[in-house]
Amino acid sequence: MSTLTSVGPMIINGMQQPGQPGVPMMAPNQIALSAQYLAPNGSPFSHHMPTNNNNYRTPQLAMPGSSSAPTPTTTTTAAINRSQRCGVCRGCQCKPCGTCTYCQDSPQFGGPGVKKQSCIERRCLRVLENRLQRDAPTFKARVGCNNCDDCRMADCQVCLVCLDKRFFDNRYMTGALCGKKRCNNATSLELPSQQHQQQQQSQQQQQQQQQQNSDRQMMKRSFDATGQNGYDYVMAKRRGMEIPQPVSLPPPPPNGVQIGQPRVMMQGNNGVTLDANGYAQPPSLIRLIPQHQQMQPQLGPHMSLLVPMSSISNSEAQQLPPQSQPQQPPPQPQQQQQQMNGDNNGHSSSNGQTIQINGTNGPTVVTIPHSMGIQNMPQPLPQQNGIYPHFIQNGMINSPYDYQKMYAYPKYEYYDCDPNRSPQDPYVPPSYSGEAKNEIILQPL
DNA sequence: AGATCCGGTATG
DNA sequence: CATACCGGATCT
Repeated sequence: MSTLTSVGPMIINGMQQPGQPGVPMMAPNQIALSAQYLAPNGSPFSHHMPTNNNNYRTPQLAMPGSSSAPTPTTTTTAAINRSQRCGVCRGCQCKPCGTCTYCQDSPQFGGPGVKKQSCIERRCLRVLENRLQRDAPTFKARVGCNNCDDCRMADCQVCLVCLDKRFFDNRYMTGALCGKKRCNNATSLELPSQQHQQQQQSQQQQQQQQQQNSDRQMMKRSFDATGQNGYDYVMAKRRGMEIPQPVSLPPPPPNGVQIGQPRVMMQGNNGVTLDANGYAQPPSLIRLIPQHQQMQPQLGPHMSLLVPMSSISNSEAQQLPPQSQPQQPPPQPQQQQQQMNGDNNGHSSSNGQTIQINGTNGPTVVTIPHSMGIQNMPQPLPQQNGIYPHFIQNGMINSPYDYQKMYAYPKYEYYDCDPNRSPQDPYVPPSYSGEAKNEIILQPL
């Protein structure tokens, strides 16, 4: 168990290297690693903030439970505790700064590779959360008197307590005093045990799941019955608003879209896109790759590209063939190249992609089969509204970083039912606090 | 095999 | 206690 007076054991400062007395090992601007999460704007590193317009591949994207998460081969404590990078927070999306101690140490920048730590810009918030979950129950939390100079000081914004407060709504260290404050009248604070916390979390997750399932069923029922956007219906009901009147809409898309099938999407009347099962998709995730940007086909089997309905003109839509059979089996890898070269079970077009649209005035049904040649993701694809194009693979929305072996969040877990989500929002798992949602930017002090 | 880097531990 | 070091997991 690591000490909890700092975020972790990885601190950088001016400590000298053993055996090299008098030789400063650190640049003067190097900071406590934990400070990266909370530094003010305008730092010399801020220009590295996630442009995402780089070719740096985010390594170690697999999460426990994801299909690509390998099983540890040993049962060491380190192996059990080791967290995986989420791949979606802005730390993960940063490229290495090249200037911090760890970058300088890294072979990537010609270093010896002895420190073996990630760039201070690239710290993952999921890792932080894991650390909080693991370490908070043993943290020697204190409650300040709120009356002394120490207590009146601003929080350090660096310690674990402050990080918890900032990014996780004080979830793991509720009531704890900033770890840097030395209040003499502080009293110890009993944090919930890990077991208790896990129980609470489990309960919360269960409740959330039940709520989501209920909402989805309601959305689905609403849509099936009235044709109106079930998402609107649920949100309005939840907020005690007047239920919108049913509007005349084309029939809902077919049910039974299976994993690996082309996805069927619908545009709702509030801009929220529903799939055939009534699940909401934020419109910002949907993006068309212009034909001129499409290069070599790279989509693997069972992969589809999300495109914006708004980018498809009526004339384009009318030229497209009618809706395909949603039960069409996914292409085998060896069939894929042929399909990418133009044929798609008779639904070929001159550019080899097939898009089906059901109606152009109301909700639009669009199917993007695997054969649509994304044709090599441009290097990288340009952002649109701050969002990178994502892919669907095996029922998951996938990061654009690695579209062959992609890191993926379950689609519904992270993209459902967030009416306040702006297209500019980064992809932030919902466990992160709303306040921090737009601030998950790692900046040095 | 090499790169990345988490988390435990040694060290001053 | 702060921090440097490094085993080893997990990627390409």
